[in-house]
Amino acid sequence: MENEVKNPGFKTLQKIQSEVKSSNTIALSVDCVIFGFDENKLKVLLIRSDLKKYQGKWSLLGDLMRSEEDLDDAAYRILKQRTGLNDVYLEQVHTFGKINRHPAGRVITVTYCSLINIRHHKLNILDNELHWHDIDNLADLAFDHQEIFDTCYTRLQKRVQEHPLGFNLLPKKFSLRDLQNLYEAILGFKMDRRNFRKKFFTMDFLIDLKEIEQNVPHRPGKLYEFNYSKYEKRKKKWAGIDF
Amino acid sequence: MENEVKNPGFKTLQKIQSEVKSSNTIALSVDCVIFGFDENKLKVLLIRSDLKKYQGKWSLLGDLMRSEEDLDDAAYRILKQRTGLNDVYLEQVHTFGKINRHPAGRVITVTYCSLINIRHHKLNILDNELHWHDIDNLADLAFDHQEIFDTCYTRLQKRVQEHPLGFNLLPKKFSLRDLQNLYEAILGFKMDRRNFRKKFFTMDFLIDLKEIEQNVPHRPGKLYEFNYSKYEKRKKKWAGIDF
DNA sequence: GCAAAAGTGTTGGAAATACACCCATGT
DNA sequence: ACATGGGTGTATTTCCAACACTTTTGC
Repeated sequence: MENEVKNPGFKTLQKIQSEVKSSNTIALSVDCVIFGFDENKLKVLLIRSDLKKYQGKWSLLGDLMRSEEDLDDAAYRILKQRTGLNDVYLEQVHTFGKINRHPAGRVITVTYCSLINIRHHKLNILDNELHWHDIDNLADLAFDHQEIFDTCYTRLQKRVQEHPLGFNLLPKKFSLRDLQNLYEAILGFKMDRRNFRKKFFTMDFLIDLKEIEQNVPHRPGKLYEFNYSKYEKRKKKWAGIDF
Repeated sequence: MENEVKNPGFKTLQKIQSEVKSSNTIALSVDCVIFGFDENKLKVLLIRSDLKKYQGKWSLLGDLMRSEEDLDDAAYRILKQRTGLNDVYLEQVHTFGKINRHPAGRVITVTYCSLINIRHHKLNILDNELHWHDIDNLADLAFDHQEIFDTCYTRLQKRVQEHPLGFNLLPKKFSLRDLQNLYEAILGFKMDRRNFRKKFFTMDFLIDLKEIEQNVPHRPGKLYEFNYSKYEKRKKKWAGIDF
């Protein structure tokens, strides 16, 4: 914004301030689509709606924004409140602003996608209304949260192919089978094991930890770590026109 | 949002409504990064800032949101006001919400990227403070509009490789040279002419209009049209993991 | 006939795919 | 020993990048 349609003269700050104030009939919220990965399934963290109208339904984790915090900080705050985690992967996805999306009035919501390792925050869930849902088993979410989820999930499917986001969902040490299971869960189809391995070995971003899995009822796989610093150094290449 | 941190009971609509109202100290605006293509250069439409603090600087086209309109509609309204055009390509890109991004107070802005054919709206520009700027010649934009522009431009560079957006910047009938010039302008480097043609002919989305350019001082090129319906029918393929 | 850009094919290398066998471990 | 999944290699195909000459038009 910052401009009115037809106005040859300059505006004073005071003028703008009064416009800003008088336009102030829209509330802003932040909603987080928090993904996790457990038992080879992709999960999303939901909370029971605290709104009577949506009694019994599940909703995304969110809150109204505070006027004195940065937008991104609001998203971090929500994550911290709910999961107790700092330093999680968090990315803004889309802003939803249909007029009637919220029954309490005009609320526009900025949505973020977050990826966390379920094992790292088990504790915070047990006693409240939070629950990890299978992503293929969502039903009847509150508000427009199904649409928001769908948007974030589609974005995740795309992003995970182009950037090494997925490792945020795995423990620091993982086997190649773990990694493939993750990709298959996110993308929704099976891949050839040999070609999958070849792909990642050719990329050369995995550090062989010289350790193997424990307590598996078959030949144990080797464990790896993702080499972020190597990845960061490599310049992105030109991908090519393709549609 | 839609939830408070710790609250076992349900909220009434009235409770939520009062929260929404009391949180109402953030204003919302929409800013549009409007791209055009002329003389083989990528351009962005800017307006002189009407804020004294930014006197002489250029800014993106935007306005405060109205509480009774959909978010997307607000973006369309701004485009319509400024260019007189309906039916333009418009896509939400990102929401910017740093605390001090606007001198008049807390204003969060949702930004949209728009692509228009410059020839179609020449009329609306002449008499006011609008101007098409070369994208490699921007200097000293108002507010955080440089950052917003950069974000939208980067997004455009990526999107144009994966989707047929670019045609929105060209006239309905265009030559392959026009198309290549457009891609080179957006992506910022030269491509091999033969491979470029091969690429688009192989995609098979161009309709040969059996017409040729007029009034060119050399052999005229054939004119084409983009076949949107054919494109829509073709299912997107799996792109592959690549980072 | 000359300048300027259109139009066209081939080839070599890289990457993706499809596919089958042996190996290490737990039971 | 056997069941389970780990680990590996090769042939085929597809896609991309590099590259040069002929054709058509305006002047």
